[in-house]
Amino acid sequence: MGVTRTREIGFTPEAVRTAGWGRALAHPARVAILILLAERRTCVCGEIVDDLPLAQSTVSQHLRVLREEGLVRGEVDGTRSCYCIDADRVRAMMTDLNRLGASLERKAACGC
Amino acid sequence: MGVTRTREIGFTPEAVRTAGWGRALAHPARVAILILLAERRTCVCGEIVDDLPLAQSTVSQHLRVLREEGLVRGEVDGTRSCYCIDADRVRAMMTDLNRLGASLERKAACGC
DNA sequence: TTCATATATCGTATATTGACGATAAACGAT
DNA sequence: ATCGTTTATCGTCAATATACGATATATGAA
Repeated sequence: MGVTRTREIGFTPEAVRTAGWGRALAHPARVAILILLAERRTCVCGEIVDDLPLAQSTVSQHLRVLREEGLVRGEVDGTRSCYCIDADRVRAMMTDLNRLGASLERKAACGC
Repeated sequence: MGVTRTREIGFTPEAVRTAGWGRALAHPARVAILILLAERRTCVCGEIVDDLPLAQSTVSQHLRVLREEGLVRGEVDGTRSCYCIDADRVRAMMTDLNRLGASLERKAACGC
């Protein structure tokens, strides 16, 4: 974004990792996709497109972000693609986020 | 973003709200700021700038995003600004995120 | 009042994101 | 082999995000 790529340098690995989870969740479409994948239990593929107010290529882009951040795995199944939530990564995400939340809540007392 | 502003239309309020939390956490600098504010207990002001590899104006921008998403409150205190973590909003965030995580983990079984 | 300090905002440049249509690639069916 | 279907990727455009320096504003100190 800016002149130099400071986005990942000078920060702790925890902050960078947490920011990755944040990035994954930072768009309503991606949250909706995760919920949809979870609710259908089975790996819906193009059905996601039908449920979202977005073009197929846009949904594919959002799926790619979710894949990059590890929350979702995709497998080819014939002409279709089968997307699943990666439960391990979801747990890892919740561990990181809860750790952050806990330390923020614990010490949030403010004197001003 | 695209031609039309579909970012917040056609999605559930929960998805939009969760995406807001995601946006707040989507940059390592903002995560670092939150941790810093929590660890110092007191409201550090420009000290944040000294602890981050970013210019003062950039830190100010990140603080604004955190304010917009409600995680942080700022008060003027003389020439300084006093930023505090809003514990209530942090709790609200964690409630939303944990609700999401729970439903994802609970139903993450995948047949493919 | 004048000066120094602290911070928010402005202006600007660049990178990334998000959106779409079009196309490519892979597969199943005919 | 050809056609239709599904999905990923490409090309492109607009909007947003990120970064910085410069500047405006407000306050406290001298």
